[in-house]
Amino acid sequence: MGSASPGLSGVPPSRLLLPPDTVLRTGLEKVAVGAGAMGPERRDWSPSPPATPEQGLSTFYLSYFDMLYSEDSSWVAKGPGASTREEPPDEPEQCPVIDSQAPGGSLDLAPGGLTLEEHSLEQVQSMVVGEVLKDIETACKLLNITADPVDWSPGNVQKWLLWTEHQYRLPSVGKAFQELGGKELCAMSEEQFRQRSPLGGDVLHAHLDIWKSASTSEESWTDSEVGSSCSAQPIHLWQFLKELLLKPYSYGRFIRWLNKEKGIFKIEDSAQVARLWGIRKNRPAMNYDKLSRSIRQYYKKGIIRKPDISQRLVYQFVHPI
DNA sequence: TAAGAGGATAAAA
DNA sequence: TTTTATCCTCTTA
Repeated sequence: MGSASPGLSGVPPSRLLLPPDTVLRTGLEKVAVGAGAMGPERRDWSPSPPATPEQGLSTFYLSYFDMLYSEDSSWVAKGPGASTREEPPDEPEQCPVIDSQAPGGSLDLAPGGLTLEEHSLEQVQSMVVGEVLKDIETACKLLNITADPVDWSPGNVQKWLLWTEHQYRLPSVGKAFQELGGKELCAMSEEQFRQRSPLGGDVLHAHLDIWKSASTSEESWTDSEVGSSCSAQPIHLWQFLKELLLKPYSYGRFIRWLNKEKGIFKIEDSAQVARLWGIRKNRPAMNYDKLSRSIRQYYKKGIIRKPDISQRLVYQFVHPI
């Protein structure tokens, strides 16, 4: 990754949807510590709310990427020529977050860098999706509300508004939405949000979009998708893991690629992955101990192995793709 | 304490 | 027969 694509780098961080000190960023901070160049008082961001949940989220996540890249590219993939103030002489082959920092230029930087860029984007996107989902989950617990805004009572809506206003330093708009339940709220257009709250309505609408999208993906990682619908045909564990990895929007919080090209992945939530596997195989007693034993059976078969630099919950497909 | 490694054996397909 | 599930002991971080 020598440089971000024009399309992405062209978007200045000031156009990010969220201010830097958002709860979403708290998740990102876990992986992008030190990317704090944006001052906490920065308020000149101009929201670009996603138009649709589908299109919106990806745009939104890519904006995150842009922010991270713009503010501190040291944690994103760097080309061999990229210089930083401090470069550890012996960087491990596998970065805990993104394994694109391969040593000695094993990171293939094609002149165009497109493949790598897409690769990095995919990784960042996968990671951010997971973090966003985690943060929404945290907010749900904190506020004692469901992840799906449609289910919110007017009281839940008020809680969410208060929390969002607080988190994102928006002007207080609670009264403007006082009588609304989640269903009504979700049915409102961005314009209607603006009418009720000229100052922060559009931002609120964008946040609500994220929640709506997140809950949509959340539905898919419940038992319905993983379970019975696909249980007709037998499936191998390695196939199942790849299935999950292919859907970062749905399962990125449980399992994600560290380096897709090398087939290195990390199980972020071992209990959940085991639970999903148990659902798929109709084995309610499945746990990570058993699942990991099955994974280890793949060692001899040359299907999965531990990466060269072994890390907890990190495995590698011997034959990626 | 959770994860990892691997042996042994049973069960399922 | 192959694959996975289950249970186990021991080691490692």
